[in-house]
Formats: sequence, C-alpha cells, structure tokens
Amino acid sequence: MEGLTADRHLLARTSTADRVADVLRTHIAEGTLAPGTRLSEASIATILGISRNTLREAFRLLIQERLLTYEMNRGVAVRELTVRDVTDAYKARLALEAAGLRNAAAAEPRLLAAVHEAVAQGERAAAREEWSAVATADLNFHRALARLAGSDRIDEFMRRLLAELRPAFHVMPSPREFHGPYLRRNRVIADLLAAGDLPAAERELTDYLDNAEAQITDRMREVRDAGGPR
Amino acid sequence: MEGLTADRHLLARTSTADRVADVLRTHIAEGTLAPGTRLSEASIATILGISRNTLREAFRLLIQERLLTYEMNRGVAVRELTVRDVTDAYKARLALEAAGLRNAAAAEPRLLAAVHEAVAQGERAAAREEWSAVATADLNFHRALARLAGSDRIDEFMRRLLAELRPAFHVMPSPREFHGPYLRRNRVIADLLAAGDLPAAERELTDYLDNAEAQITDRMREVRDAGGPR
DNA sequence: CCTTGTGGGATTGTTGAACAATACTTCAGC
DNA sequence: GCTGAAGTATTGTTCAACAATCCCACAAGG
Repeated sequence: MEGLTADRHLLARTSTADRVADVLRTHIAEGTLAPGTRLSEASIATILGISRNTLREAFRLLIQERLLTYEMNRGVAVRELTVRDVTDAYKARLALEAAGLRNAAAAEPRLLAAVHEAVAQGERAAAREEWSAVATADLNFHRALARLAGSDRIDEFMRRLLAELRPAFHVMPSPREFHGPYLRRNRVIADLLAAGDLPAAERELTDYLDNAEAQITDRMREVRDAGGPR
Repeated sequence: MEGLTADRHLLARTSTADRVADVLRTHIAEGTLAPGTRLSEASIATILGISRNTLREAFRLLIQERLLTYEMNRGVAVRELTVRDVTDAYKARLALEAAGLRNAAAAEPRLLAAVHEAVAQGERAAAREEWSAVATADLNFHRALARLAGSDRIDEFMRRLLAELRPAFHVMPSPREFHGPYLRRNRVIADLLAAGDLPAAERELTDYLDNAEAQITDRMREVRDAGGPR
C-alpha cells in the first residue's frame, strides 16, 4: 500500500496550458520555431484552438524556462542564445556535474548504474551509426552525472540548462563530428569514476566542458559574423 | 552612451501579475501566509482587486519558484517544507557555493569585495544587536559566495533556493542563537578565501552547511512530532 | 537629408462573465 | 460505520470587450 505514494505523480493529469507548453517546447527544441521568432498571442491561440488566456499561461512557463523572452507590451519571442548565454550555462553545468562527481561515493547504486548505462547506450548507438541517438545518450550521461548529487533541485536545474542549450547544439553542422569524440571522453570519465579516482574524473570533466563550450561558441561567432552583416 | 545598456532593466515596468506575485511572495516569506494555507482564486482576486485570470498568472510564477504547490482542479496552497526538501535544497546550496569558491581565483574583484562586505555587514548588525539584519547579511554572504561562480543562472538558482528555504529558517526560535554563531563561521570562510586557501574554505563551508541543515531538520522534526499527533 | 511630431492600426494587458469539469460535502439508506 | 447519490463550491477554460502601449508610415520643419 505504501509504495503507491511514489506513483502518485503518474495520476496527475495535465492542464491545457501544460500541454500547449509541451508543444511549443518541442517545436523550439527541434528548431521548427527559429530563434528570434515573435509569437503573436492572437494568431497562435487561433492556430492551436485555445484561448489567449490559456496561451499566456503556457508562455509564462516557457519564459521561466528561458526558452522564450518576454518584454512588457511587446509579447514573447523565441530566445536567441548569445555566446554569453552559452558560457554562463556551461559554468552552471560544471557546478552541477562536479557536484555529482563529488557526491559519487555516497550516491545510490541505481544512480551510478545510470551513468554507466548512458555511456553504453551512446556506444551502442554509435556502432549503429545513429548519431541523433548518440547525442541523446550524451545528454543523458551528463544529466546522470548531475543526478549523482542526489538532489531533485539540482536535477531539475540541469534539465532546464540542457533544454536551454539545445539550440546551441543545433548550430554544430554534423552531430557525428560533434558528439562522436565526446563519446570516448564520456567513457574515460565513467571509467575514472568506477575506479574511484574522483579528482581525475573532475579534471577530465572540466576539460571536457571547456572544450565543448569553446567549440560551440567559436561556431556561434562564425555563424554570427558570416550571417550578420550581409 | 554604451553604459546605458546595463540600465535597461531599470526601465522594465512590471505587469500586475508580477506585482501580485511580489505581494504574495512577501507574505509567504514573512509567514503571514502560513504553510499549508489554501489560496482560493475567487476570494484572493476579490481581496486584491484583480481578476482571476491575472491572479492565475501570478500563481504560475510562484508555483515554479516552489513557493506554492498546485494540484489540478484543487488549486494552490502555500508550500509546506518537508525535512526531505530542506536536505535536498542544502545539497544544491553546497553545489552552488562550492562552485563559487572554486572559481574565486578567476572572479571579478567586485564580486570578491561583495563577499567580504556581507561579512562586515553582519558583524556591524550583530554589534547593534539587530538580529534580523544579521540574518539578512548571512543570506547575502552565501549568495555572494555563489555569485563568485560568475554565472547569472547560478545566481538566479541560488536566489530561488534561499527564498524557498526562508520558511525553514522561520522555525528556528531565536534568530540570535541561530544566526549568531554562523556569523563567526562566515568570517572564517571569508578569511580563508582572502588567504587563498580554497580547499580549507570549502571544507569549512561544507561543515557549516551540514551543521545548519542538521540544526534545521532536527528542529523541524521536533515541531512536527510535538504538533502532529495532538 | 535627417530629425522630430503625429496620427492610425496592431498587439498586448486586464477585466468580467459565463459554462464545463472536477472536487468536496452532506445526507439517506443499508 | 460504510456506500452511494445528490447538491454545492471551486477550478479550468473560453470569450468578448476595452485600455494601454507599441509600431509604422508619413508629414512638417530645420
């Protein structure tokens, strides 16, 4: 009887606003809604067949997730990530993932298993040359790292960071070349973790994140400088 | 001309929903709205002289800040912190504040100065025996620590954590006895930071947070076990 | 040519009322 | 004491309206 408490959240039905937010979130993540696009309340409400008020509730959710920007009396727009945003978010990622590593000794075995499973998942996907699955596994790995910290709040924050960064990954031309090399580095970190050499794992992670950030921000500057003054 | 960019946020007028959220946030922080209180849309909207729709927008904000809980078709209520919540939030605090310390060498002087200023502020308030100001300075100190990480996202997360924990501080009987001893420990951490001994500062911080968390959760269990089965 | 008003049209901010869907309460019947 | 059914209160969502604000184009003036 007691075990049912944990399943309570499965019952929670969703409101229309939540589902609308889901729809918009998906479109933003997939790039269907390009960064910078302004979202008119009236037209979107009509298209989705909901009222303006409900749509505004959905907007509030996405604004707080930093997926949309909002200016008073000017409505919302799909967020455009700046180089500064990416740098900022990567600092936060390092804080959370390092916290996970540092708590690894005290972490539940279930959480440690998830870390190694994510690495294996990525390697299997790479073997099948499914690069989109490799990318997913990569994110799963890092989220699993943060989850080692054993804090729902950290996990939730990490989820938001990765969702926010998703458009940044999108600017990288080929997921194969971007995620491929990091697969091996994930393996290295996971092995150091298994061996109990946490300081080395943290150094490796720090270097990993620095490199990934540099690669993304370099690419963003390229795109900006090429596409900007046209 | 360029310097004006930074002042842009000062122009941002606030919507009614934002102001309503502020009002509710203040009442929750001060304990005027006790944890567990259910907030009826109709009555509160009438009292505040706003429409239900606007109030619902304000609710959404506070729900995402974890100050209110929400259940479909049952409305919102002031969040009741559990022991588990406090433990979880303190793990997150450690992650953020430790990240700040570890970035201290690279932090802007302005941010380092803010850390030391917060300690001094607390000591001055203690000398005047203004214990509520001591408590504020204590929170400022820890927020300043997290800010050393140099990430707006970390700062924002820290702000939310402290706002969420505020009712927990409230269960401590006297702010003098609770915050007083921590004042000295803040000084120790700040001195270690100034001396450049970051590992020692981090150890001291970890111990600090562990103790504070234990003190609060013990007190919460006391209150619960005394007031629960009555 | 550039800047500065000045309109009108479009969009957002907020309200009030309405109705459907869901939860809570009460009470009868066993 | 429990079960079920009816009624009531509350929330979920929509709609239409109006005020406030922004955006754009265009005229007036230097």
